[in-house]
Amino acid sequence: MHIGEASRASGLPTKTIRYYEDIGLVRPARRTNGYRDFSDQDTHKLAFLGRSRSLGFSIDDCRTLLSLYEDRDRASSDVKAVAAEHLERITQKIDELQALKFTLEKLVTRCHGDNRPDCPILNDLSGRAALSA
Amino acid sequence: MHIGEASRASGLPTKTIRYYEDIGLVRPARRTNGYRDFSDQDTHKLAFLGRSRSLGFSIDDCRTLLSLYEDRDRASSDVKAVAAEHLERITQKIDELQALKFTLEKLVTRCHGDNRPDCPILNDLSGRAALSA
DNA sequence: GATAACCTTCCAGTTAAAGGAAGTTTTACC
DNA sequence: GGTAAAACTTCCTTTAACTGGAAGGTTATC
Repeated sequence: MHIGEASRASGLPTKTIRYYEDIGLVRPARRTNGYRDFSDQDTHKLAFLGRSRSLGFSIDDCRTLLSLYEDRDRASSDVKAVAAEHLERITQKIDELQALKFTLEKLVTRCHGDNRPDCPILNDLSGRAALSA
Repeated sequence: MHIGEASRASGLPTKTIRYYEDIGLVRPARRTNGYRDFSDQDTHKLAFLGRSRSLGFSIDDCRTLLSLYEDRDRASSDVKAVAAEHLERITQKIDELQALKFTLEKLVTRCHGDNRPDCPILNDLSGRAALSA
């Protein structure tokens, strides 16, 4: 099938599909006119990539997952390791963001937000006041 | 002062400081030999930028905050608006990541992670199984 | 034969810097 | 005065994962 059809089947933009071919994630056949010709397996792979990416796996992770997916003999522990590592990164990111959120909430709450120019947020950013108070 | 000194005073790498000059966030004076010459106000501004960035404000946010910071007459509500918007983005990001975490945790838990090739994670990514179960 | 829809490649831009090359200036030391 | 090291300069490239657009070829329809 053409790239447009593969796009509809996989849910990925054509731009993204071409990019994935560029970096070697898929290798669709070519017709004599130069058009890409996607098999069902190709679009299946694209959908796999789409789902993996939407779960936040990096392209590098996706490459690994895809090769594991295509290796009928791999141990499930290999896959689990990739996912567990990703999970840890996510957990860490959440922790960071929550700390940020806590700090910002404090600042925003303390700012009266009216027409007066005095602002605790800027005071804090400028280093003139400690946040701890 | 020289860029090295400004770097130590502000906590930003010299590369970052030059970059910030490039994009117009600071405009240090120049000596006759071409070296940048930072005033205390410049380094103060750099430190302001460092703190803002470390709170996750984008460069564009920083540009706004900096101009608000330098405008002695601005209303604190203007600043609060920028911070509140940022806070909302952070909250949203946290929500997204927590949803991801939930999904991934489910997958990882369900994968037995041994030497057998069958793996619920890949099954899910391939679209062959619903996660809901 | 014209037009639209689809396809192709290639180049530039996005974020926020970091890394490195090549060359100049200043500083330190003998 | 010589020289070596440190600090400075500009410019170019790379990162992640695409997205947008230009310029042009192909196919289907009217």
